[in-house]
Amino acid sequence: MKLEPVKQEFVLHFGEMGSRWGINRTVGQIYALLFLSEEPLNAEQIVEALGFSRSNVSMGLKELQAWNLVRLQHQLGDRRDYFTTPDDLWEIVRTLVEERKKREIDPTLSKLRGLLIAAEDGDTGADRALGRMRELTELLELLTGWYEEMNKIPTDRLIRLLALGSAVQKVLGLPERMAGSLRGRRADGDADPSPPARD
Amino acid sequence: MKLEPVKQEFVLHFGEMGSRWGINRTVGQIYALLFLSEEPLNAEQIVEALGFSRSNVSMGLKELQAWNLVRLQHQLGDRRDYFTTPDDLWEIVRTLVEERKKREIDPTLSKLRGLLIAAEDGDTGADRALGRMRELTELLELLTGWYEEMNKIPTDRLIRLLALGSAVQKVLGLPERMAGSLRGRRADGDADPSPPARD
DNA sequence: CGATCATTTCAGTAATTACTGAAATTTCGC
DNA sequence: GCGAAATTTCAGTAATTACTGAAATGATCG
Repeated sequence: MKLEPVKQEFVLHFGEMGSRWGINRTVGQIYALLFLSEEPLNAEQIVEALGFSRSNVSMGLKELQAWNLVRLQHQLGDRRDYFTTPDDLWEIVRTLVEERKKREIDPTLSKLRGLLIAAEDGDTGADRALGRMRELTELLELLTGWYEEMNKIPTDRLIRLLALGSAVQKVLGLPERMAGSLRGRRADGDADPSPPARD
Repeated sequence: MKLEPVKQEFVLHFGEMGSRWGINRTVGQIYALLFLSEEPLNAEQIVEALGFSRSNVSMGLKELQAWNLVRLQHQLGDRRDYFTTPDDLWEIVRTLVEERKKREIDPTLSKLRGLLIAAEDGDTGADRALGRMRELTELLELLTGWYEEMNKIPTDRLIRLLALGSAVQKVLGLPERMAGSLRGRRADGDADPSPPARD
């Protein structure tokens, strides 16, 4: 790997973190390299920079494409594939969150819904396990509904909202149950998300 | 595994999902079992229910404890360790987020800060790689700062905020730059999180 | 303290996942 | 269509991670 030391450390760090992020070393390093790169890179350049086999790079790029984390483009008069990451970091964050949700939450939510429907014959809720599964489903629905709503907000507004932090609720004076009038449609129908919740 | 079919499916699902969540099958199944269980379970009971070796269960429980996802308690006149998950699902979510942040974000943020300090000798920001690293650092700081703020909000309020979804910004009329007066202290000092952001 | 029960450690092995090189496939100019 | 360049596939192997059983350690009671 013949990179400037700072770049190199960054790339290696992303490689090591890869496993915690649910990707592998190769993929992490490739992504980091593309992220820092001045201009788009082709597979051969990645091989040179990182020292992986050509086929490994190919697989890594495929995985990054499956994650939507990488853009494919072409240069005039050159038929090789060149890859970049989006310039806009917020776009990257959105993609990351979306894809992780898709892989880590959605399947569980489907499974839970399926199980609950299957189990809901003559069940009055006495059983703890079913109760917990119902609770979990509601919680996941609330969170994914919230996520979908937030995801509609354009980036500049989102940034300002984030910068507000917890001041949001102070400003809104949220202590009183002001729900009714505001509570927009939730993404997904049934179950009321707000539990008894006595103040 | 001698569990009711619904429980069993839930447990198996958590096992399979384990790898996507950065834990392994054993740990996922143990957690799911405890999550559904009427009363606390000891290691032997887990072995019986799931069919793993005693030592594997021991390791799994240790990992769950490292994640703070499991509580240890004792019964009178019984010296074995019994384990539960918290009754409050929101507590679980908070733990999960906290621990993932600790493992997946914090190390990268430290690394980035270190690299930037090391690199910032006579650098005027012309270099793309450093610029991107700076951008990424700011973004992570904004996100973690926001997270720390949100984490202070008590659960009942948090639930109401989540139910509001994107209505929050409509209510606040956020389009105008209203920052100054509201922007509470950020958790972490230096770097101003709001980038140029021209409308 | 010594016996018993509970938990942990750890070296060995099994299972999974990552990586490679060679061969196959695709792409595209001629 | 043919050949050269680029990419992908895949079977084999390397590396990593998960799991087990046996032995060691720790805890509690008499």
